[in-house]
Amino acid sequence: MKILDKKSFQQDLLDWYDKEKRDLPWRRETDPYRIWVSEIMLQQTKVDTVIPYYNNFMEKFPTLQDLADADEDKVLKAWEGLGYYSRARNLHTAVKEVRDEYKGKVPDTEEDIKKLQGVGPYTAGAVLSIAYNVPAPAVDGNVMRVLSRLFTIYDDIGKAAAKNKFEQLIREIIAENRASDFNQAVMELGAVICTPTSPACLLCPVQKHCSAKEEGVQDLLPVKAKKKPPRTVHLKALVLQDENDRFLVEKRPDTGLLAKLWQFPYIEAAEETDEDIAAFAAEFGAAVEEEVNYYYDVKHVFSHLVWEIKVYRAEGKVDNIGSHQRLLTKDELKEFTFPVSHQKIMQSLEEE
DNA sequence: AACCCGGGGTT
DNA sequence: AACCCAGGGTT
Repeated sequence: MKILDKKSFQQDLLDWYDKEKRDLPWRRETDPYRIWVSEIMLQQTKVDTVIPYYNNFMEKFPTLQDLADADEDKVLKAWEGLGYYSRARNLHTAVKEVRDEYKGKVPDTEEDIKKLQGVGPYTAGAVLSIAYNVPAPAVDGNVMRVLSRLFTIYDDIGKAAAKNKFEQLIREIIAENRASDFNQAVMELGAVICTPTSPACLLCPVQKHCSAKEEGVQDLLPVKAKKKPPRTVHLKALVLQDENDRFLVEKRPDTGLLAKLWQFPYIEAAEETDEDIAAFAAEFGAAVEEEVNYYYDVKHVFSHLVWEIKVYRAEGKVDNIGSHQRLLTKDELKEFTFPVSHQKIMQSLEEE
């Protein structure tokens, strides 16, 4: 392995970052709350996807106080389509904690900030370094990829032990007085140069420091165990329209998949027959039983799950709905938060 | 340590 | 179709 010339590496990396860094909305901010929101949104999510959500979120919740005081449903609505909705619920919980227990000031110590809901090792380090210039490691997938190549580390980056090793490495090589820029520079490098496939080594500002490039093994790193393929679940969803052109929807449970989001009612059933969905529709009102018609299919791929949804339409009088269910007009549907899979179902209503 | 939890982009 | 993810919580 190459021995890293730390000072030279830091200078090459930071010089490149100073010159080439992308102009991103949260890089124009110093408010720790805003840095925090951006880091939560950026978990498992690309910059280009996050930007419009971030801008909209800041318009709706400009300060920590605004977010803390907001209704959870409004927060979820601002997160609609971004995925991993526990991020939004945890952020909301944590922001209220900061309002009530820290006088509205985002904690600036590792000990306190890690206590906040949804703030793990990565986000703690990211907020501390970027907002407060604290030399704490912020190790995400990008950083692990860059370091695994820089030092030819063949550990499986999916393992917890590997992450600890990378955090320790960052503590050794971080530019103490420029922690914010250093951490962002490593992530930026991973995002635009040291990419997962076909890294742009010829454009890399720290190529001369890189062990993987010297040995020609950059395409073999990082090492990562393959994930299991997602399992498929067959659903039949019911778009039930009452005599006042309102649609039956329901709120999902408080925990688990897509918690607290709204959806069209569905049953889990793979059979080709329509009897089960007709019986399901009949539960909501005697008048709808004979009008259940197969409409079309929606397929939605999650990271760990595939939904194959057969969508059925029915009309009639709806007089037996539960407390978690509502009848909403087309306009009212827009105010509620739906997972993308059910937005696809809703979209078809516009194409009539 | 293994599993759960979304969604979109790239190749 | 297979691959990639700017992670954290729960069990």
